[in-house]
Amino acid sequence: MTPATSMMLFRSDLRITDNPALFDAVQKRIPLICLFVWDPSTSALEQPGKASRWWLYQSLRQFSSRLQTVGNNLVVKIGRLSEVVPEMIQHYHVTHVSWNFSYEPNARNEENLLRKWITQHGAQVACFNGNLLVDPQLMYNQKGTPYTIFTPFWNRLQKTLPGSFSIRRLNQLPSAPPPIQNQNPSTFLKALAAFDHYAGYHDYWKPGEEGAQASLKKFLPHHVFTYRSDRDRPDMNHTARLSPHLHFGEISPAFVWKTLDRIAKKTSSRGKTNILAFRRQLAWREFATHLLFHHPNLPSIPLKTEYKDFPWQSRATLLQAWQTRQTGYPIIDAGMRELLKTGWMHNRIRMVAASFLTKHLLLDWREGAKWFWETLVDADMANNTLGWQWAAGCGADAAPFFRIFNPMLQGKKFDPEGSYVRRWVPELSRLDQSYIHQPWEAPQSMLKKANVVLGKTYPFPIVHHRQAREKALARFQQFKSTPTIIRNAL
DNA sequence: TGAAATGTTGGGGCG
DNA sequence: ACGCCCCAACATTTC
Repeated sequence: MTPATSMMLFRSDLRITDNPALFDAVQKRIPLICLFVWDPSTSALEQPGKASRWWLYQSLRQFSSRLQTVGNNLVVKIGRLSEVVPEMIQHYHVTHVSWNFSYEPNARNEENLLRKWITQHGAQVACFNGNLLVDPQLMYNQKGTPYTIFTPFWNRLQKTLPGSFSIRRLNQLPSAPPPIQNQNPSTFLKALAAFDHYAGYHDYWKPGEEGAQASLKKFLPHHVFTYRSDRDRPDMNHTARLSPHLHFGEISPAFVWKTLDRIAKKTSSRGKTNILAFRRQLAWREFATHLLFHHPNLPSIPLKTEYKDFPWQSRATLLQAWQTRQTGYPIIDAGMRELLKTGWMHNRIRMVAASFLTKHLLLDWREGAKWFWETLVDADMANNTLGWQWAAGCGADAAPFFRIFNPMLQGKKFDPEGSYVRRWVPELSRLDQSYIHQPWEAPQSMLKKANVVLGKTYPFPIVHHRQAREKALARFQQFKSTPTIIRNAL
């Protein structure tokens, strides 16, 4: 009879350090199968976009060789989790399965089905929270309901978190059962090679656990101490750039938090304030995931349900202009260009671009979310949904609808010299900084000197800022003053 | 994790 | 010396 085997099911936790489920699986001290399942049948909404599939493929390759250095092999299978895993369990006589919870709705359903199957078939299951600072089921407000406002959530989180997490490291894993040991790992990965559509991301990213640690190390010694103000500056490169690493679980938020503890001990109060500002961002990620956990429909239905009937426009040409960086507003086009080229966009510009899509263009926030989902290497259902609903004014703790970003002012404030625009919209690179965020207002002579021909080398604005703003406000007013009953009858 | 409109204040120029 | 206006700077309100 085959000897008993344990299984570690990797989900969004492609790391060895501080991986509670893996630590648990290793404790069994029996042969260990490390499995990753790619489920192409998952609902369209949860199917990763192009950019994140690129990342996933790279990350799995890295992880595969990393597992080999600690004495195991990564097995990659394609199919439904609740079908593939039972087959493996029976085939290899698996007696114990561990994984870290997912929080996306479809992934959760699959995990629940699987868990039921395993217990029914007499094997053990152990699930852990490995991807959040606090399990969503352990954080409720005084009324006993989930938080929907960030600030109280944040206050509570700071009080709840223990001063230190215990970070578990592993140097050696039990080996895989012989039939797996003897297979070439690349045969497992070959199935995923279709995702390897190189798009130039390699210049900007190093997927995998090692890359994640490197990003953190680069950020911590200095940029964290100016984070509070610099984080809003797209022209600087002072953010941590951890988002894709965190999304795929190449580094755990607990590890980051704990590392910050160490640094915070030896710094001034100003340093501590900056560290707190960074932690606050981790808390937004946490908040988003908790919300999605409690509201699985969130990607399609706004948290402020009254907005579900808001009359968004459907204008393909406007959407396309936004997607292809042809809005005529340099700060937005720069952001959209950064997104296409690197698979990432600075958060401040994400907000400006999202505000522009939902308010200036009056397009459905779900259209914007869909595009980000496809093009971001850090595309994360919870974060993406929260961000877009926030911008559209229909989400948790959202900006009120009438809060409309002025692209010129945002540019002036956060890209004062225009170097971000110059970097990503080279057509404008020779334009004086006084007009770089509003080229249509520049005198002819200056445009000529900068080699800019509006409407030719760079588009005119697709909408007039003031008019678009007023139109959005009017539409919102009208929406608010029309009773639901009448809206439904229309 | 706004912006614009509107209101208030205070200093300086100037008759 | 005084009142008046201008306007920048700041505060408040409104969308």
